[in-house]
Amino acid sequence: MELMVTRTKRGERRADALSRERIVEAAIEILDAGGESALTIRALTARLATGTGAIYHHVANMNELLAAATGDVIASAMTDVVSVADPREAIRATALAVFDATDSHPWAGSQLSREPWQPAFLQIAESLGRHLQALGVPQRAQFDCGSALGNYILGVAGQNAARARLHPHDRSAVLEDIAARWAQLDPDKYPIMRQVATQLPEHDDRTQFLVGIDLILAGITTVL
Amino acid sequence: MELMVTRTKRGERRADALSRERIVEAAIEILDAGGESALTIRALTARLATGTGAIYHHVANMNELLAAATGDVIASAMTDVVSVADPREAIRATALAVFDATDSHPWAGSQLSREPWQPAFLQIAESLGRHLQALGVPQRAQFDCGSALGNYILGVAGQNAARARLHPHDRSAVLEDIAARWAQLDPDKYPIMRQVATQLPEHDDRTQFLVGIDLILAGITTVL
DNA sequence: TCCCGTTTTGGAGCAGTGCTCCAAGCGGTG
DNA sequence: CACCGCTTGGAGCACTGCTCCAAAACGGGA
Repeated sequence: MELMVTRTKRGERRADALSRERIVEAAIEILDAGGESALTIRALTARLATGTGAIYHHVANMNELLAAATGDVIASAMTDVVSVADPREAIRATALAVFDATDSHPWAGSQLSREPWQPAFLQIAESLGRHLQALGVPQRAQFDCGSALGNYILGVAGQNAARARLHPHDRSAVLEDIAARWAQLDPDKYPIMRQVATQLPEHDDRTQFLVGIDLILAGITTVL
Repeated sequence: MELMVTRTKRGERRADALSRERIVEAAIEILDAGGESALTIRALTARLATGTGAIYHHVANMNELLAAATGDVIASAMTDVVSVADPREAIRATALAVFDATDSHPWAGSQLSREPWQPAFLQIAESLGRHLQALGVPQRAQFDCGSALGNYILGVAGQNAARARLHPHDRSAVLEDIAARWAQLDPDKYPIMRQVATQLPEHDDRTQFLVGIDLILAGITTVL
């Protein structure tokens, strides 16, 4: 409270004054450009033209910074979900928002599945729970259903991150890559995976993700 | 081939001769005792009373070592799944095997969701696919259904790892911890999470996980 | 038996990481 | 003007994965 007052009173120290927001912003840019491994304190100090001490004065540690960056990305991805009225459609919209966010910011998917108790996941879970309730899921089952949806979404978010780690920029190359490996598996031990390998290159992750959501939703309707 | 012959010919170099298996074995012990962060090259050299060079002569790098350790743990967890006849029950058994493995070896859950194209996950996916086929899921839908189950399982595996990272040893403390945080959330923004917080401490992860599997299976039967 | 090429070993050292600590600078207040 | 607290930048520490190399251990051929 008082902090805000004094801060407003005294003008900017400088045009490029350091602040938590500016640091998080820079972190997101670095992460988007070079992936998780690119975000180092040194890279931050270089981009912001400052020292490590200045950064640690605004941010507790690396983990908090990653959590804040993820929170920002998820929050902005979830803004237009609230306008969806139909509960079933709202759940799909929530899931897709997370998918798209972790698809274009894979590092966020990684952080999301790594530390799910942080604000970013809270928002997702709250949205899922709210719409499950609207869907008419009984009180007792809401937790279980929300957990199923949430874990599935987190799982896919982690996969998006994993794929980006394997091939940072080429989205389709990784599928061909994995397909090639699976095609050479022992036919006796892995007949199914060899068959799946043929479908891998031409399948679309996003629609398959949505099929999974619909599968769970279909299961939920059976317990209504 | 020839390698095996010569290897069999010459006896053990020493009683405590270094080998890839012995290294992986030691790695698993370190990981189980101290979690992911405890496995360092230095810790390995100390436990095996050797140097870094010797280890890197048998193992390419840290990641490969982690993958091998995860492969071992998952493989041994999946051994008794094959005996289950009923496809629906076999899928539940596969899922539970992974859950239990990543519950007692959280680091394996982390690695599993981080690099899912490795042997460990292949085994899981193959088992799921095989039993989905036996269940009568049509060819076209097998991939989608397997993906849904797999992603859900990987998601929960990641959660098990996250929980262990938060509270390495006390399984129930983490739930009370999170519940306490969620109980203090803004009632206007997070009404559902506050209500879930009351159910959190007394819920059982394992059975909830299985409810999720059953939910997906119920959804799958609707598309049969 | 000895010798010599191959495999295996252990550790010094490098480049990089997150983070702490401190001396200096700045700006507002008395 | 002098002071004091917030802010800044960087030197330095403890740690990481990993490379490189000299030496030891080994075992087949002479």
